[in-house]
Amino acid sequence: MASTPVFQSESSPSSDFSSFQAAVPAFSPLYQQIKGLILQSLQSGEWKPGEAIPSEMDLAARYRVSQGTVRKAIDELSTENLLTRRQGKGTFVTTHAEEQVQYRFLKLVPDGRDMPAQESAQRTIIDCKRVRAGADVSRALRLRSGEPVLHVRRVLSYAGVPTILEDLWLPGAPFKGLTAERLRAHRGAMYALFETEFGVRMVRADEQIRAVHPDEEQARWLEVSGNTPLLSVERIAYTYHDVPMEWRRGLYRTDTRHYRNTLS
Amino acid sequence: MASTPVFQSESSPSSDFSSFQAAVPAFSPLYQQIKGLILQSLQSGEWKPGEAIPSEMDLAARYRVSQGTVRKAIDELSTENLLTRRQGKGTFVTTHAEEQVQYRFLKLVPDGRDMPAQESAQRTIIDCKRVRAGADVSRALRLRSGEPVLHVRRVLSYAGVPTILEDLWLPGAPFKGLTAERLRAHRGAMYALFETEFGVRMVRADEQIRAVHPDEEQARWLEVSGNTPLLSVERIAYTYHDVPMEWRRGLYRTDTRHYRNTLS
DNA sequence: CAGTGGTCTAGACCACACT
DNA sequence: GTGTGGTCTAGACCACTGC
Repeated sequence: MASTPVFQSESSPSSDFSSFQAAVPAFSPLYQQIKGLILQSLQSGEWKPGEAIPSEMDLAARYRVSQGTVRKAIDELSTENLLTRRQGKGTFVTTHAEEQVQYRFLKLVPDGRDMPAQESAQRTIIDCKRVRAGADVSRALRLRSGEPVLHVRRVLSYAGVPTILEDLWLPGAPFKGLTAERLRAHRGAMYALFETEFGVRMVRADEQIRAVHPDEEQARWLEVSGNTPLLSVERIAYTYHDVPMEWRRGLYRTDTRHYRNTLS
Repeated sequence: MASTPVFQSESSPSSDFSSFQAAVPAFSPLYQQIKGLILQSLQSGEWKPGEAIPSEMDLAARYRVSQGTVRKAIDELSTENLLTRRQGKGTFVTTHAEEQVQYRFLKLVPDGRDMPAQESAQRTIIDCKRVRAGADVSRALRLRSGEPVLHVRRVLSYAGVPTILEDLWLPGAPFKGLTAERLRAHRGAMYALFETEFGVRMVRADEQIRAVHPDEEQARWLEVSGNTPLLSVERIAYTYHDVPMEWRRGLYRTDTRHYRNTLS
């Protein structure tokens, strides 16, 4: 029972130069602090993906705040998809396994229907080898150039049609021991394997999308001509605290599918 | 002072066949009802884009609920970008005019820098004419095939480089009187003009993205070869209550820019 | 200074899931 | 029934804005 003291900011001594200071908030609501403490417990693995966290009342007692304050903290973590509330059951750590959609971050959907049962993809691991980080990889993963990374290449096919060719790079240290065999043996999403086998939870990702032509080898894997326009989807996936843990480049065929996005 | 009665669901009489009934919620929280009432006032134009709505206390009195309930309703409308809260000032109807980013729904950003000051685009209205809705347009806008719609074509250029070619279709009735001249005369985002001149607020949009080659005419406007891969971005923009009010197809050059998206 | 949204509390009650 | 999250209330106080 970690009785964690929570600090409420006292009156902040303001200097005569206050108008010159950077616009530093210098005020953190209680629920934000609670949110930070919950985040710590998530990161430390005290509560694991798929598990329930303590009830709101328990957390309120633990942090010595009211239930409403805990609630607001959980609310934000819930809208950020770090936690999942289930009425009557509890609040759970969001996981990439046991998910309704098999690939939470994959936005390529079949043309026509709106959001149907996604037919499952056949996965083919082409390669998984240790390499040294090049310029772009090291920049994306915030490593030094030349540090060891894992490079995975795979193809996703739908109904026998190769549709997605993905190259992905992972920092070597957290993913020590990852091999093509383990990737092939695993059923389910790759991010689920990262969670269970390596304790790495992908929490957020940024994507950059362009239209490109494939090179010769890419064209072979996707069984298209070198003149076929394809989506290039570059993704940096982050774990807690915005630490990048994967750099990925996908080539998507969009002859029978499209990348779907909602703006608001 | 519209004293609006708010209904709290009484005990719902359950039938012996309840297990066979569709999973109808049959329970609407108070704050959801308040949210609906606020939405009505927004739609009816009682509060116009950019204006402040009544304070939380005033709304609480008007709807005869507590401030906290109004707050929760506004919270949701705020996360949906229909309202914008400004501490100390009030809650305002979100508008496409007077916005920090000139184009709220445009996700094409320059390569390299992360989120810099977006240099402004030069807009060239190519055409604006009345046509009859074809199959795809009528489906997207939920009109009957052959109904009159407006077709606008324009080019956006950055630093003199034509980068985006857009075709957009608008339902004829709400946009009666829209001409190329009015489009050309207007400074600022097109959606801002739609708000001020036609009372149509775009609230949400869905996009479908593919990689394509341009046809000859498109290639000329974008000053690229017919063999250049381009992003095709089809968008349906909705006003209140998910009513579609625009169908748009953009062709994006992605040689120095990319479509950016965040997943979570 | 008054008025606004933002935070925090405490307590009551409701809807849902499991047992 | 018990325990969970979900709703609703009432009141206090804090932070920000503008007069």
